[in-house]
Amino acid sequence: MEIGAAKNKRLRRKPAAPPAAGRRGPTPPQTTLKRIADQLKVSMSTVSRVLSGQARRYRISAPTETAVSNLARQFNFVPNQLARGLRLKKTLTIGLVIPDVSNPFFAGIAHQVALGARQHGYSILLCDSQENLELEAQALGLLRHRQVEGLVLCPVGTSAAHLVDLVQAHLPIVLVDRYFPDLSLPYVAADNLTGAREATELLISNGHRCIACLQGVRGSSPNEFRVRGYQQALARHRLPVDASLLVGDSFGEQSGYIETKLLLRNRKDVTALFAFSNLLALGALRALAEEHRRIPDDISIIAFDDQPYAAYLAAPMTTVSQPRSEMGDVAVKLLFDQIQSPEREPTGGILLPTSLIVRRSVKKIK
Amino acid sequence: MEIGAAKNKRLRRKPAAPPAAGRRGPTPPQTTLKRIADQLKVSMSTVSRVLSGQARRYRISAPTETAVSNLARQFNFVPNQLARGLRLKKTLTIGLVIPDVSNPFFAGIAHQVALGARQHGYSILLCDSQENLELEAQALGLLRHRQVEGLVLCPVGTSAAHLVDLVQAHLPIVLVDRYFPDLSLPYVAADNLTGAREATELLISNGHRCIACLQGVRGSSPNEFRVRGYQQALARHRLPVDASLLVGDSFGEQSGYIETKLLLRNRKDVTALFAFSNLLALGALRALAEEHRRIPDDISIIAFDDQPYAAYLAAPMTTVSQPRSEMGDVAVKLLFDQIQSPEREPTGGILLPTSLIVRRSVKKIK
DNA sequence: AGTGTTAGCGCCAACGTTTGCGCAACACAA
DNA sequence: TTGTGTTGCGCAAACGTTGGCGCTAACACT
Repeated sequence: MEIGAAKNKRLRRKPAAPPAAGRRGPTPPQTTLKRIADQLKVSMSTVSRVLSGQARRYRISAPTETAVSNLARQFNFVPNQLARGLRLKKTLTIGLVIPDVSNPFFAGIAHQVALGARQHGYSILLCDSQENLELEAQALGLLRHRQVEGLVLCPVGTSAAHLVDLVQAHLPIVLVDRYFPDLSLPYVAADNLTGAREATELLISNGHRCIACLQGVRGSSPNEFRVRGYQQALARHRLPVDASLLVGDSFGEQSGYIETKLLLRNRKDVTALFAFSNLLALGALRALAEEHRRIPDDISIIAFDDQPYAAYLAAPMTTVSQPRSEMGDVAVKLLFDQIQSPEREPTGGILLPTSLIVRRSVKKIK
Repeated sequence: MEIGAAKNKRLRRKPAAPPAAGRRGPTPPQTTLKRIADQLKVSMSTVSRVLSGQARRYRISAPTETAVSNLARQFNFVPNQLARGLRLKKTLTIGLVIPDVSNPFFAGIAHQVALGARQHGYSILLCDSQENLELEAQALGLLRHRQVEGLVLCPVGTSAAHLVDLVQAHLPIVLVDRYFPDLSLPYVAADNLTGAREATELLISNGHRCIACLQGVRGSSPNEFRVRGYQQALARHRLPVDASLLVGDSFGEQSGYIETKLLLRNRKDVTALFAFSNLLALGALRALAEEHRRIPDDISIIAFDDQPYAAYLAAPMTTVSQPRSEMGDVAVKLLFDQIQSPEREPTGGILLPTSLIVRRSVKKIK
């Protein structure tokens, strides 16, 4: 008896009318291969093959082909990529994890990654980790659930513990900007060391001896290399390295503001500021304005990461420009390299040159 | 206990070891419900129910539950969201289509949308339409294939033809920034009319009579409303409207540069510039610098869309600030409102107030 | 008439999950 | 013994696609 009931239930089928757009039904049932197939009295396979452009390969006759594609168009058929992905084990999706999309630096990278992905026919799942390690880890988990085929990650922190799962699962990954020297993951970053060294040397050659650094997050690779570059420059010129000139530990605007304020109060001997990010520079600008210090007369400044507006500032700012777009570009290349040939051992890292853009925020002193 | 025995038995037949990371196999087969179920001699249903936190509801015994969740952890089980989405007809994904992520304005919106989506447990598929209508249309198609449950769209153009399919399919949509007054789609935008009027009035009250507008793409709603605001202000003060003062037709930097150059050459009577976007302002700045015009002494300028650096420019720029984050925020709200109650007729549009930030790029004349 | 070839398509089993039913098995009261 | 609950779980059917395999005609050769 129950069996009979079940059977009936199973047999209950909809009369499958074409999705007449007349009524505003709750949800117009999706057009599927099956619906088209039934309508045309052919099999789903046939429909599938026509609609995936395989008609030729499977020798579907011209009449059938046109019939199918016409009906598909008429029904406004949209293949379900979930089903497709499930069957094919291919999602054509990559994950992009970024600390803050609204930061122009990361936005630039994101932009380029988006373009590159599209060119390869891939879509992007975007996650904003808000400079927060935990959110980043969550995002990575989420992306795995969603079967992304690859990952472009701008890690927020200094820890890579949450990455081991992923690399064990052989998920193609590319790190951008920040990376982990001890983890042999492919990465692309700016040549922070050279960039910072050149910037510092510019300062030194302009007579500056007491140069403060507005750091970003300590332990992160960009920060460490920039510090090292700074120190190398000092060393080359036999200048002492004063650890107390290395202040701050976030790339954010707040930090730039506060640390500059502090510096202005406590270290009257500082003649130049080296801001390790555009946000830090912005904070410094704010502090400087508040304290009525003029650039470059009262204090010189160089910032990492160029900005469009840098040239039109009250004191056009000398900056270390990073090739954002190229970074995004290379990241995509490295990623698809891995995706397309998974057997090959992933490449090492790539360092892209920075360029020092000299404007007028550095004063020659002495 | 029985479970343990079963396990042993099972293991003797098929030594399916946990995904030992010892070897670098071609692709470690994904851990699935089935694998766990087989190993434990229970059914997939049970595993599914435990792993989706439904153990209680289905009265799974405590031993079974812990056994399942332990093994899942051990195997590093990751549920396949494609399969899940297919079954549940729920992808927990929304699409975000943006003309250019690297534009700070859109980046700000994207950022906020990303946050909002995450809070609702949704992921974002990001598409960059590159200010190109065709790419935008492609992106929309793609997102449909991928069964997104909703769409946040910053349309590039003035045409909405490619949207009709989507609204017919009852796909929840929110338009941001640019919208189509004749299409009754929910949108959120800045109150461009008022913003532009206020800006223009500031100019007028400072004695300016010949004010040129650097327009964005004509026919787009922000542009049209800004023009209208500009004209309203002129009208209120009984000033003539000179159509030849409305130049350009792109929001890009190039356009700002070129049109400013032209203006400088052909219209010596212009005393003030009203740039309809930050990029346009940037272009104007470049042109002005090249021509050695000083702001505000030689020419005044106001720009739509505030920038962090605006305050520190050679001439701190007076701007019409748009509440980017709030726009993103509201967009998400409107979208999830639709997603969560599909029966309700979508809301109309929401206009967010702009604020005029007066700095020093406007000179009092006469 | 018998055999081979080819064109044109259908069958069916996946892919990994979820869930409505329903079935044993046991407990306990009557 | 029968009846009535409860506990704990399994069956199997979806969800929409795809592709290997194989089937049936029809036609072409001997």
